[in-house]
Amino acid sequence: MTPYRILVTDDEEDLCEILKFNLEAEGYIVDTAHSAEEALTLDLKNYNLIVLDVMMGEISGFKMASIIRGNDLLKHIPIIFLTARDSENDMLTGFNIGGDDYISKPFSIREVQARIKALLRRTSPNEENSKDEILYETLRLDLRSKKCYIDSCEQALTKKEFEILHLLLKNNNQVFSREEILTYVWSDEVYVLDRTIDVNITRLRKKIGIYGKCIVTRQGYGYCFET
Amino acid sequence: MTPYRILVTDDEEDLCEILKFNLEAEGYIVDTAHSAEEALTLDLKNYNLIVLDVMMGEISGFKMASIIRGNDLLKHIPIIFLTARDSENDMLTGFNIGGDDYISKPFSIREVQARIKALLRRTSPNEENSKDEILYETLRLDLRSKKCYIDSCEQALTKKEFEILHLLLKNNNQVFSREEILTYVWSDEVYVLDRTIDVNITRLRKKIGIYGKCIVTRQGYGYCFET
DNA sequence: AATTTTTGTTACAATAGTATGACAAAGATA
DNA sequence: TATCTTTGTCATACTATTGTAACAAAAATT
Repeated sequence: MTPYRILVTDDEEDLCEILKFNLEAEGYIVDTAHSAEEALTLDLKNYNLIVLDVMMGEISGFKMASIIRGNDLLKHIPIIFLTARDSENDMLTGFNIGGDDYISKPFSIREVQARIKALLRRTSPNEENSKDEILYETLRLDLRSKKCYIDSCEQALTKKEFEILHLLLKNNNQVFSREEILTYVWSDEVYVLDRTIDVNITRLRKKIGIYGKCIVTRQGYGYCFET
Repeated sequence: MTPYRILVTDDEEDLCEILKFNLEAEGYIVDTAHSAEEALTLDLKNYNLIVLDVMMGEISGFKMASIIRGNDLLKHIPIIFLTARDSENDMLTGFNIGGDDYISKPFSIREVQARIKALLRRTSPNEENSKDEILYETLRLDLRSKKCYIDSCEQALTKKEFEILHLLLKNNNQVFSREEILTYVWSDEVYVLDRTIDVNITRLRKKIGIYGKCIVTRQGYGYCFET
């Protein structure tokens, strides 16, 4: 079982360290950022949960949450707000933006731990991600073995091909730009031309036979798996 | 869309009524029970969320939560604890049993509403969240697939056409100057004549049939989608 | 009504976007 | 190391989309 990754974003460095220490003791992998700007340079899609201080430098925690909720690849990530102010309006704002929990300072570390655990129990592997396969007609993606089957016959896909298909199929009928596909399928450090995606799409289409037609090109937009 | 059903279990009848009243105002269907024993006579699997007072008669809220979590048919139902005691140990117990949230009395109704909403958003994902579309009579723009439908029939639009229509429809009855349309639809670096918009408007009007008439020219101002 | 301004339409050209084969580089495996 | 697989890049052909010019039509102005 791969451990949960948590991002803690707070301008108080001491607080970040305390949280990091205590959460790592629980078995999580914890990264910290001291401003929203810094956090946004990270590969947010890697995190299972994001802790956000409400009051931070230029970009507030609320603003950052809006950015996350506005991004299709990130919108599902649970967010917990931390705040020094104990105002009801603030709290309601936090929930309205799409926050999952809201904790006022000073808080007990144990409370934060408990709330994080409860939220992860809800959001991560248990229910939603426990889907270990994606089905569309006779096309089946086994997410555990990373294999693709058509009519129960395995169609060998390479890693990139599998991940592109996974992204498109999981969000069928949604158009993904080349840039989005790049951020999802390729790691951050690697820079490849977006034409590379065309080539991979071509290869993928060939391998999945009749379902190749389902991956449609939306000129000017990108690609989409249409059902 | 079938509404969410919530069960409120608390031995204070007044409190139950206040919660029932305010939650029903939000569109939920709310049942109340005044003891765990009473709650257990109900068909719990019908509820999308259960609110439990910790301190109640014979069977405590914690005990009842354990029963729910121990039943395969019920274990997925989100639970929010209410408590008069503001003790950290109690709270940790609540989360450990498998509670999803824990609210200390006295609480604000708005906070309870917000937390219930946030939890339901997580646990009972409705289609509404993923449905990004703009509707006007039988004209429908699907923003995820970037497709335009009239009477459920797709009308193929090019990217520019789609984006112009999107802008106008989203802000219907507002006039947009050619310059405004240019800044919204065209990227910054590109410089095109504003007559280009006329041409695109023409093409768009043709493609969207009867709705073509809704895109009206406001001479001297620009274009507007009138409803 | 005549003139000027603004907008609509068409046809065509220019451009941007895409598919694909071939090859090379990088990585994995034996 | 040798071999095979995966992946990225390039070159090229091809296509859809888009921009522009030219002119017609409509609206506004005189």
